[in-house]
Amino acid sequence: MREHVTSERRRGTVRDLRRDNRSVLLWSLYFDQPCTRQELSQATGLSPASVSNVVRELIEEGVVAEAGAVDSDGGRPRVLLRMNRDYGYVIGVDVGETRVRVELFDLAMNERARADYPLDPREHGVTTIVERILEGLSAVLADADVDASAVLGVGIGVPGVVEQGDEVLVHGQTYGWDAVPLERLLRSGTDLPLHIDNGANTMGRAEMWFGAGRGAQHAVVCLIGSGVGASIIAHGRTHRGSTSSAGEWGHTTVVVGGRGCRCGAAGCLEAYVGAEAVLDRYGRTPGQDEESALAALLDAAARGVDDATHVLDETALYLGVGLADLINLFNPERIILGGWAGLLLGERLLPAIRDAAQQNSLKHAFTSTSIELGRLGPEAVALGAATLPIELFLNGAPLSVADRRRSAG
Amino acid sequence: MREHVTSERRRGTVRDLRRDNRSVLLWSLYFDQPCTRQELSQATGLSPASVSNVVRELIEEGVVAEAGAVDSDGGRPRVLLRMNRDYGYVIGVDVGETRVRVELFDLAMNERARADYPLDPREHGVTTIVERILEGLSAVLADADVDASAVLGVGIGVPGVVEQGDEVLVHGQTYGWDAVPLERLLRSGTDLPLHIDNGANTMGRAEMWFGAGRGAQHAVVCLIGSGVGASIIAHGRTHRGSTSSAGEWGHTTVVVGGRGCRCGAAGCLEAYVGAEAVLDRYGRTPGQDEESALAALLDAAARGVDDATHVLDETALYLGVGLADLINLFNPERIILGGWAGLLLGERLLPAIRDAAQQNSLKHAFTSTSIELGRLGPEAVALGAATLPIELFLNGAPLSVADRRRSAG
DNA sequence: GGGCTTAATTAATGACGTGATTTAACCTCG
DNA sequence: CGAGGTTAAATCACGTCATTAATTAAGCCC
Repeated sequence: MREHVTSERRRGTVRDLRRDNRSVLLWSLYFDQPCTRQELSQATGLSPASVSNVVRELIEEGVVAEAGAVDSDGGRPRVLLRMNRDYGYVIGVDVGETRVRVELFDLAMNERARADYPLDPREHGVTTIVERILEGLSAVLADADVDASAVLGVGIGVPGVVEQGDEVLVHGQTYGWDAVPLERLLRSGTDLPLHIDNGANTMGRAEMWFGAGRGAQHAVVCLIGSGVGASIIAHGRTHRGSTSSAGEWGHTTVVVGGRGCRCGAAGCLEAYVGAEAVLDRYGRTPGQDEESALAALLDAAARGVDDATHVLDETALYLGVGLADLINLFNPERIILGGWAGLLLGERLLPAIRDAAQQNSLKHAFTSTSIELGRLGPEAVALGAATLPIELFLNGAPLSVADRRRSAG
Repeated sequence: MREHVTSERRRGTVRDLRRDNRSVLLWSLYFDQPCTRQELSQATGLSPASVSNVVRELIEEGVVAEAGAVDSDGGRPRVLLRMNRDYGYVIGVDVGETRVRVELFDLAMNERARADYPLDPREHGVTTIVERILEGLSAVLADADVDASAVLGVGIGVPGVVEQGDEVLVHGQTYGWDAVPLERLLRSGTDLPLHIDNGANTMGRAEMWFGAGRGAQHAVVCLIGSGVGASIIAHGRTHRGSTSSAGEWGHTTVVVGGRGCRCGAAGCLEAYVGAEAVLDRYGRTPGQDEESALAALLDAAARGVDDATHVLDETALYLGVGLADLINLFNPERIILGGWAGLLLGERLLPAIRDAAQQNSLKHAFTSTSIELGRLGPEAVALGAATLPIELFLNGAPLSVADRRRSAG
């Protein structure tokens, strides 16, 4: 049943129509730069006249700029259009388990400045994190010599469930955060528009916008690190569910009554294919540097060590089963395997994983799914977070307070 | 990334705007009859003037009718509006494993005629089914004395994956159908608009529109019969995935290397909680009347027979695990348990199932999910199928060929 | 440099939603 | 029973928008 509520609905006036048209035009241009008015007309279905009008407006605003022309063979040459990279900036924040990273991008997602703050593993207190983020915001703005009023927004990827609502709450299992009002806490130190989301989701966004997910409408981005998560994209949009906690693929059960998981349940996928679990099954004690330990395991298997091979074979099986579940339930056109451990494992095990997925999924759905590795690496959490304000901007969100100040001045 | 393609997009003209507004108004009215213009104005966010205009149009077309007025205490009384039930009719078809049922409804979903055709289990040939359906269409039209030109469309629920596309193809594992062009075959015998979908999905639609799912935006309708399926509803719309085969919950793996499933894989949920599997685990040979066999099992457990209790306890566990997976992945606000076996089992096991689901899902997501029994019974497949043309109608789809003929005459 | 070709803009038109205004419908109270 | 009051709904005037058709711009070619 279609939502026939007014809440999320943009009212049906002729002005909203314009905003929508402007928006589809911007989206089209953003992902297909540079391009001509004609191409935009074709891509959006708008008449050339309307494209002209909207583009003129956008140029006047400084959002779009002309950029040369294509050669013609006997006619007025088409003028190329592109986004004005410096119309505004966005900031992406990656709150990870070992560091806080703040990056400033222009509209074309070129990195303009970066600030890193390593975190003492024992020091995941909310205040510390908030301080680091605020510090990072000032730092990147100063570094790139960008005024705060030119920032469209700040996207923040955090580990844990992010409950969107009147007040954004973060439930971070890893940090022991319980209903932390992160937005409100940050609000004391900045006026910038804030967008907070799960790090797995922002990572997924990055792959969808710029990585292995480009062009897909239905996809699942699987993230395997120490733990396991996923970002589900349906109809091109992140599926968040009713309380924004969808995508907890890692705690899907693959063996009823199986290995214990840190979530308290048994037989979770994470208890088999998360890096911590893989190493545990290999007999390694936790707490070390998981990244090199996993590399060592892969190395051992490459050298033919039986134990290692066995663990990896099993890992491929469980992972394949987990992917098969996604295929059966969602019928995505693409599955992207990412996260530092996912990339490491996938590089070696992808064929075996694909096999296992095929064995455990229905033919029709499997055939129409491709399983690929992510292209961006785990660095992309901040990049993906920064796409949050970009999305709002392309959708024609009203300018931020800071922006209004600027356009008034 | 948002779809910025023109294909699915309704062009951005001012006329499309009107169609959209008309559509939200119709949806609002359809699910809240009777109601006044003022209420519609509030519900849709449209100005009273626009509501007046659109409603006048709808009344002129005969889609909507005035129906009395509410009492007033000193002012012009508000006029009540309702859909004109007899503006048009829809037909729902349930192609089941044991029968073909064809039902004709008016716009308010009152049944006006019905035709049943039992199927010889050995006779699931495509031609037979097509014949029965076509026969049924004529029969219900004759019975209800309705002219074909007044039929908005026919929805057909079939068991198996339905691949939407230029040519609708049905892959029916149960029937041994492989890429059957059902629509084309039916086309030889009727001009009515046809909408073919998986029976689980149509059943799910029925629950969402008129049953336990009313009002929910994110839900999963689980169907347990001999086999197991599900219909996933995200943002109020059935999630079909990239090739329309989403929702195959039954072949999700709950035990790697577990019981063999008829799909060829091992450890599928269906191999534990489908009626056939439950009976098998209870030591009953297949092929009998599963419905009474399952009832007998429940009866035995009620009398305290250990074997029976044990099988049911296990069933609740596996089912709960299966539901927990859905909760973790989708974070739905509601899960609805249906299908003949689901209802039978659920009636007795719901508390145990809820328990198991809680044990195996993350707290945040579980807390915001309610697990309920379906309200409509397995009879609702045809009803749900009939909502397919209703949806198109409410969305303002152009009139069918037959309708155009009518409105021209 | 005239004629041709194609791109982009402008003008004319029609449709729409909205707020303001008017008409309609009903009540209450004298 | 009719005037005044009250609320609903229809109508009007206006501004906005996208579209088509016509016009202008900007380059090619011989």
